[in-house]
Amino acid sequence: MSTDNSTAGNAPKTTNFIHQIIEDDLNSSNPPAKIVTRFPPEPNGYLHIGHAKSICLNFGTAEKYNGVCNLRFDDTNPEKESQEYIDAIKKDISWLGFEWHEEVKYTSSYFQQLYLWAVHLIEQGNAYICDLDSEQARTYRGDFTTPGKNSPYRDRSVTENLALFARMKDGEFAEGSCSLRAKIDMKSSNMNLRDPMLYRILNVDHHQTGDKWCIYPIYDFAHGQSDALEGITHSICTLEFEGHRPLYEWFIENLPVPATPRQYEFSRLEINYTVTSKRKLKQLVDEKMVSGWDDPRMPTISGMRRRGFTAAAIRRFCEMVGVTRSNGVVDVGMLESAVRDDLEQNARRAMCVVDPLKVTISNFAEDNTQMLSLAVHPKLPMGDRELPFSRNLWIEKQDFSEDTSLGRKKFKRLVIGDYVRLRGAYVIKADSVIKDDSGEVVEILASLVPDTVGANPPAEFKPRGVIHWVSADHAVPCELHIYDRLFTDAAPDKHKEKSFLELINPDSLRVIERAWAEPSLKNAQVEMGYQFERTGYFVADAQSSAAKLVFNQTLPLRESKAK
RNA sequence: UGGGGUAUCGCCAAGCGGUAAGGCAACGGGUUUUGAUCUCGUCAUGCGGAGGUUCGAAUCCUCCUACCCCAGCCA
Repeated sequence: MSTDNSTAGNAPKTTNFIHQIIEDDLNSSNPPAKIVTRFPPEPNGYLHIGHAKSICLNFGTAEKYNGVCNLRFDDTNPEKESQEYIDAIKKDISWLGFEWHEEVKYTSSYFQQLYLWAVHLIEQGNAYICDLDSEQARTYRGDFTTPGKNSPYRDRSVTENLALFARMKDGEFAEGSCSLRAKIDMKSSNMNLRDPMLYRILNVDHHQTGDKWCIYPIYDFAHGQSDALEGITHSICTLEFEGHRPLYEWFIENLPVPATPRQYEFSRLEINYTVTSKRKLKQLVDEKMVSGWDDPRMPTISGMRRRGFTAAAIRRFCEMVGVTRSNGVVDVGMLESAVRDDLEQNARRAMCVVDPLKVTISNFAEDNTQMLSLAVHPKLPMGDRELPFSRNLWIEKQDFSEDTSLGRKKFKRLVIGDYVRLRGAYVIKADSVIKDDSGEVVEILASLVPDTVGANPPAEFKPRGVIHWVSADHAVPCELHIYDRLFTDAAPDKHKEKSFLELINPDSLRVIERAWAEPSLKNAQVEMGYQFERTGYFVADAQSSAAKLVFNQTLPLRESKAK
């Protein structure tokens, strides 16, 4: 065993204010027996990079403190949810490398208990059936500066409320005709406490419970109690729920729940040049601006996976950005850096010529093929790959210039009369060019310097640089998808006058129909990442096959000026 | 506008009264059969602003300012 890749190590080494709280709890006089967290997605869309941060925080925290983390689908709004999303979310979490505790949980499996607790609230005089419609309710609610007014239905008797709630549950009322509300304080400065709604009527089937219910609990009434039922110790959510915390606690205090979870908030992840909002991502999909939720340009986990980002890189990125309560926008370059860092260390190497220019090696026999052996990885013991060398080669058009005045440091590639190293093969010299009628160079006639495979030539033949190549007689054709950021604007969804849809980068996808890959690339498996040397990181697309190779560019190689 | 939050380098972020970590980016040098990687170095007399307490303040107090969240029968 040699020192090899070390992207492993799942438990985060980082710390943050949530960890500090947990450590304080653990060191308190009444420490929790076990830390229990949960990741609670609503199955109404695919997971994105922002969710990845939450997943890493929740699962990572549980792991760090030898606790467990539940996966619970917060499925209280059947109108927008579906099984497709549930399946995709489970796959993404597993792919990221996390395992949820026990079986998958669903808020919908607590509907009966939640219903009983609603009855309990009514019995205690803490909830009532309100016949105000949504518009009227809004008027009664008041606004930031105006206190709300009590609903005219606020003082119905317990008996009447109980009867009404039962009939509500039995489907006797039309959608929107009435709702169950908590009786708290219509004058509270916290709008969430102005008699918030607990249950609404929704005459739709639920993906998990079918037609069993026609009343569904609202988030506030479901979330905290579900946490309590699962024995969650630390319920970690994003900042916009901060104002809901008093309500979260009100339910925990006023209901005979089996545990007392606490809610903590952190700021959500934002990245420039993209959007991280399920609603907006869904819009991109619905309006066909991208090929789907897993389009490689999407900041979704499935999109990034198809793009060639690795789970380790995404996890590393989440560690890099940290967890705080201050809003910020992370530079997408940080994500890219994490991806390059992982791929540099772990991706197999190969050569692929994107924009081919023919090179004929005049002093190499037409019928000869020389097999060369190249390391799959320059530093890791990942074995070798066989590479055929012949008289007819493809090199990159960009790697040749007719301008012989270019300095050797300025242009480390091929020019007439000078030498260049063909990566893993010979040093060659460009002797002359052949042009077509329009004056464009269509072929280079070159000669190789003997005995320079794996050996440096005498000083007078010192190559200007190293370029990649493939044998035209053996190369396999492939299609390349070159991606650029989806938006031209750093903050596409922050414009008052303009929709983010108008700021889509028209060049975010460039298709190169025919590039030439070295033969070993025929074995590329879906999701297998490569570094095409001197070009970038690529991954075999989900639709790639031996019959038609398709690679997605994950990211180009970093480039230091002068090129 | 009432309430709740947040302000430390271009970006993210440590710091928890003892004299500003780290990462990303950027900029210089070295190595290199990938202009990649690697490596060495530079990068906040300053912590939103103004006062104050203290021997000493990014950290405590006061007053400002900016930005974010809340007025869904969404989560």
